[in-house]
Amino acid sequence: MNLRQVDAFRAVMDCGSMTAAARVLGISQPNVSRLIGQLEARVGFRLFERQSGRLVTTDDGNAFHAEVERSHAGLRHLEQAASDIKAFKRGRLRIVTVPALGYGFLPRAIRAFRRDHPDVTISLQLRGSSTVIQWAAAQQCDIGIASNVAEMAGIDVEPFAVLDGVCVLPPGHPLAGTRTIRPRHLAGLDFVSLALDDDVRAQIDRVFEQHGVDRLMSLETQYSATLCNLVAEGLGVSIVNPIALRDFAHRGLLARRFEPAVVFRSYLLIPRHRPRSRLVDSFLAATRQVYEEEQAFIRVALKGR
DNA sequence: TTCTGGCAGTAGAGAACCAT
DNA sequence: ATGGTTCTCTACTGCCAGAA
Repeated sequence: MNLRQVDAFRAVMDCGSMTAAARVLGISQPNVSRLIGQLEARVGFRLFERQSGRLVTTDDGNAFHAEVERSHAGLRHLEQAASDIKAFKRGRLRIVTVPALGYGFLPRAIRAFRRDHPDVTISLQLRGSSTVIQWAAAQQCDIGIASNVAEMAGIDVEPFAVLDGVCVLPPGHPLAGTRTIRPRHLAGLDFVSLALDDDVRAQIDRVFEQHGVDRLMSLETQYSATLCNLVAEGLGVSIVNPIALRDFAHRGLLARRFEPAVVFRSYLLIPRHRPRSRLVDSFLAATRQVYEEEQAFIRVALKGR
C-alpha cells in the first residue's frame, strides 16, 4: 500500500467517480482505475462494487475510508510538523554548561532565543567542565560550555567569553570606596574561595602567594552562584566570574576591579560528527547578543560606587 | 529494474434518437 | 408505445516511455 493509492481512493470517495477523481488528481482516468485496483488487491477486499458501470462504495470501503481520513489527519499533522522543522520553529536543543553560566546568563540567552523559537524544547543541564567535555565528545548534547578545555577528538572548540575576574563585597563593606582592589587590600579578610579542583582557584591562590598576602580561607564552594550568595550574606569577600554579577545585583552585592587580572575563560563545545543545525546557530547568535549586553552591565557595575 | 503515467483499444450501461 | 441503433460516459487492460 502506498500514498498514491490512498490518495486515489480518497479522491474517488470525494468525487464519486474515477473520471472526476482523475481530473482532481491531474492524472489520467486509467491510472486512477489501476491505483484503486492495486489498493483493493493489497487490502484484500473490494472497496467498490461496479454496478451498471458505476462505482458504489461497499461497507468495507466505507469503513476503510473512515480509517483513511483518520490517518490523513495524522499525515496533515506530520506535514505541518515538517514545515515547522523546515522553518526551524520546532526542534530540541540539549545544552550542558558549567554552573557559572547556567545560573543566570544562559536563562537570559534562552529567553532571547525563545522570542523567535517559542516551540523549541530546550534541555539545560549544569555540570562541571570535565563532564561537559565528555558529553560533547559523546554527542550527548548539541552545545556544551566549559571553562577549561583540553583538546578532545570529536569536538569543535571555540573561545566564547574571556572576562577578568572581579572582587565581590557584601553591601556596606569597608572596601566599598576602593575603585581597584589589590591582593594587599584582602589581607586578613574572610575569603570565600572556589573549590580546589577549579583551575581559576589555582590562578587566584598563585596571585596571593606571589604578593605574600594571607587571607582567612574560611569557606569554599564549587558554584559561583553559591559563592556570591555567601558574600551577599556578609560571610566574606571573593573573586568571581563577572558574568554572575547581574544575578546578584538585587542583593546589593558590590563589584570592584581586581588587579592583577585573574582571567575567567569559557569555551563553546560543538559535537563534530553530525551536521550543525540551524537551531544551534540561532541559539549561539542569541547567546552572543546576550553576552554583549552582559559586558555592558559589567562595565556599569564596575563604575558604580 | 522498478515505478509512474499516458495512449489506444475494449466493454458495459444509460440516454437519446428514430423507424415502425 | 415499442424496439433497434447510435452516442456518450465510465471503467478496465495492455503496451510503451521516461525517470530515478
